[in-house]
Amino acid sequence: MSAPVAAGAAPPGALAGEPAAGGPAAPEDPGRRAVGDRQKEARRLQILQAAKSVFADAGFQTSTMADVAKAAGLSYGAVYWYFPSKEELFHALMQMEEELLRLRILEGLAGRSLEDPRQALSGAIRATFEFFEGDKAAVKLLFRDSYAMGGRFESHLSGIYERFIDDLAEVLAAAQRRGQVIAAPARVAAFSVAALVGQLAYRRLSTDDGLDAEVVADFVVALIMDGLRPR
Amino acid sequence: MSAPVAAGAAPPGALAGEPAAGGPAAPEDPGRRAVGDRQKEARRLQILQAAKSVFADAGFQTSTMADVAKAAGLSYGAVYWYFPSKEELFHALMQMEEELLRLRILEGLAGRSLEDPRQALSGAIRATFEFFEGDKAAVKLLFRDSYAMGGRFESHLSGIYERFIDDLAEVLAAAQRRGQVIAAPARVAAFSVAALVGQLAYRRLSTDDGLDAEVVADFVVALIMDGLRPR
DNA sequence: CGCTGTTGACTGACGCATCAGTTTGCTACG
DNA sequence: CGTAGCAAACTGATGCGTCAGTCAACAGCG
Repeated sequence: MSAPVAAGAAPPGALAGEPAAGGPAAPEDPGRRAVGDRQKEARRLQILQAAKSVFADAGFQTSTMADVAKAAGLSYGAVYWYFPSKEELFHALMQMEEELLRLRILEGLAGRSLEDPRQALSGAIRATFEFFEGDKAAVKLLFRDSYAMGGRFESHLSGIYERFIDDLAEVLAAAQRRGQVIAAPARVAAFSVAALVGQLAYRRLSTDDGLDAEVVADFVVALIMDGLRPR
Repeated sequence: MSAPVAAGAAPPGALAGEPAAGGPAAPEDPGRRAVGDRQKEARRLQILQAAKSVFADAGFQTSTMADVAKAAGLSYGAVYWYFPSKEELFHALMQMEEELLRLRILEGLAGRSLEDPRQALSGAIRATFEFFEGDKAAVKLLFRDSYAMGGRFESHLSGIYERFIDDLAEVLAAAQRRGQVIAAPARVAAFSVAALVGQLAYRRLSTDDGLDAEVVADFVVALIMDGLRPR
């Protein structure tokens, strides 16, 4: 009756576990019917991409499922085969963005010493700016739509924030114990960093500071660590 | 719920007491007919207050004009007597908030030396936090709904921001000339302050840091001026 | 290797609720 | 009694979700 959505079971191993066997040809065929887990996953992604573009363009409330379907090159009903509702679609989209961002930040931290708060901050902040730089739609989704849907969807934004803040707060607290950072509420300080990064990224969508992502990231690190008053 | 909803729910009796001796008494009478410029202005405010509460509660898109009318204790059509459209209503509401906030900031700066960046910052930031502390609905309107309406209404948010930033940037630039503040893009720095204040105010709606407005304001000033690294 | 039955991805029109805005009617004030 | 202030029914448009079909991709069978 209802759409299958997350098809039953779906063991993690099934990701690439399918006997690739025959199909050497491209399983991706934009207009064709999706068959098999690989193609269905591809279609799911195709819809998510379309939704991302549409939602980022016009906002969640203003966009219609018809717009999403059209952008995905599918019929209206097909979208409901993969997602049970408009909200669930947005939910899934946000989850994807969350993971991508988090991955990118971890990447940016690789090889840096977490003992040095300046290095840790710099890595995380640069990675975040770079991520947003390469994906403007994500910025809009996170800082415009996610806000707008207070309550049930703010959880995404604050989910990202909170995890980011947790990590930052830990780094800062450790640095405080070592005397590298002044005594101050670590969580509030960590939130401040996250807020600065987010707001600056959002602002960069509409305002051109004439600065590239790297410079802005360095500015944030310098501001947070050294302040505006000359040393 | 389509046909005659409340057939017999005639309001006559529900309309608070009689005008109890017209005389020079208060021209404000919630249910009464507004006559004269004073009373009409009062009714306008009454609708704006209701709209503020409703919009802050559920967001602009989700709220309906019927909700606003109900909250104002008026009929649906009456709202349209005072405002030509939902958007115009929101527009007027934002304009009011803008002016109130700006007034409050000017108040906070009174008697402080603009020559001292720390004093200027402290005055403006404290005033802003206090304003938001006393008017949570304003925070939501400004930092949630205003964002969400990208384009046509972001002008309000950025209007407030830009003016605030202009002033801050000026103070900072002057301080830079005096060597009180390091060389850095003044506008970006000013925006950072505004962003921090806004985001912290918004966060305080849902998260309890256990800090009161004054402490947070001082934290922001200290962070911006001195940074996290010990001096 | 055709033929056929079955599954399930996909289509698109329709039901139904929601709401912004309009119209019409009513009543208190001057 | 004319009109300003308001009440409430009404209209039209919009958009989410549904559902009865359609048809490609496979069996399994002979």
